[in-house]
Amino acid sequence: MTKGITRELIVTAALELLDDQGIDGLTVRALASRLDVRAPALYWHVRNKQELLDEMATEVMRRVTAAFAAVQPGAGWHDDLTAYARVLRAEYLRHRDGARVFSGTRITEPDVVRMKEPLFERWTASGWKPADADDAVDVVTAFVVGFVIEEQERRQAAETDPTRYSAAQRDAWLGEGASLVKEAGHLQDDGDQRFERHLDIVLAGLAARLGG
Amino acid sequence: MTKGITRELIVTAALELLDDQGIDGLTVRALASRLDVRAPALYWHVRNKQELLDEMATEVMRRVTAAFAAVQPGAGWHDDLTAYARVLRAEYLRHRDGARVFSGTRITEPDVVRMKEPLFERWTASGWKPADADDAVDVVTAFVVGFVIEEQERRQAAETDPTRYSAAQRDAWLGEGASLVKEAGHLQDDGDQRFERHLDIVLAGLAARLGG
DNA sequence: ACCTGAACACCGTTCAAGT
DNA sequence: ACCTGAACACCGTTCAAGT
Repeated sequence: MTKGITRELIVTAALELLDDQGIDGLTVRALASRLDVRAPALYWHVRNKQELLDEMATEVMRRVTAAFAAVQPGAGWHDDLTAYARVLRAEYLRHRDGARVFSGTRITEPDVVRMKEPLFERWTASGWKPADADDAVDVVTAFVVGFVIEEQERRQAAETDPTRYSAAQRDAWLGEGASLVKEAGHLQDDGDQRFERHLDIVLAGLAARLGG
Repeated sequence: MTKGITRELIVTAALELLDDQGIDGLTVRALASRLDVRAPALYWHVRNKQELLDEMATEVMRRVTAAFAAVQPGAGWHDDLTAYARVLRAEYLRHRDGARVFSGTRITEPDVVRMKEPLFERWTASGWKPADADDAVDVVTAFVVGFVIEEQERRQAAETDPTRYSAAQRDAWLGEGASLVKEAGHLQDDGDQRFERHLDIVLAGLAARLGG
């Protein structure tokens, strides 16, 4: 009962391995070793490494769905999309290079796509067309993906090369002039505040164009 | 004179190889073969493969800068950011997996960052603070990155598996119910129209929050 | 200064063979 | 049904040696 590996165990272990070792350390052999089997054993459960990556992405999206479902239903599309954006970012941030690795990968689970239905129902009831609802979700998703890719890259670069993102170092690197760019760089904040501010801009655009 | 390889020749050939063979085909040996040398020769010009990828990303961003500089200066931030978004998307689309491969990679060229200065000068002259200008560029960049990642993934999936994105196939895959999700899927357009519509939403948000 | 040949440690994947 | 041992073709990278 407790022995033998399953698809789910493999995917879970793969996500842990990604977080521990990074994308380059996510090798079939290392994953097998973590599961106490030899590499070829994995091929009984998974067609190839690409399928494993797809499964990992689907699992992450399942967690997004679950985390989102656990949130109180909001008063309208604005609340709903705010919660969705925060949950999506949080799940991406949970994994090393999460946004880059898991964005745009095909969802192998219909339920993850079907979760949009209750949202669409509520939003269309309050005046949006289905096409509007679709645009709204996709614009917010695109923004979150792009934001977190940049965010994780910056965070990672700060670890490997701490001087890189120090204000003084950046100014020197930029050379003479570019005073406004430097000033903006000094003011630039990181993390949640910045995310909320940028998300607010995107949602304001949805309100302006689709009504709300 | 005509013999011997240079950093620039390597980067150019690497971009071509990426487009021809995809990211998995972009190997040091294949690249060397394309340049008529053996693999170790590249290590005289480039520290390692990661540095090559950084150089490729920088080159793409240089082309974004150049293409953007060739555009007529707009009447204000709205025109400027529209042109920037279109140019960024166009350069990403030019390369296989361009958005995924080149987004979030560190820019090794100060000039590419310094190009923001004239924009910031004009925008602050019309009322934005430097921090606003920075937010605006970053929100638009995040949106474009996320949009094109999804766009290229969809395009690629459509090539390998044409049934995947057909309406009927998708409906069957989704199963019973989810009628609004299906309806939205049927209406969903691709490409430029969709990009312009979504970009318009983001810019409307900037206008609403930062003034315009 | 610039490039090659040979080698190293390591990949993803296949497959006959084991239980 | 599920896993292993051995093997294959291929990686990125190093380095002594060539010119």
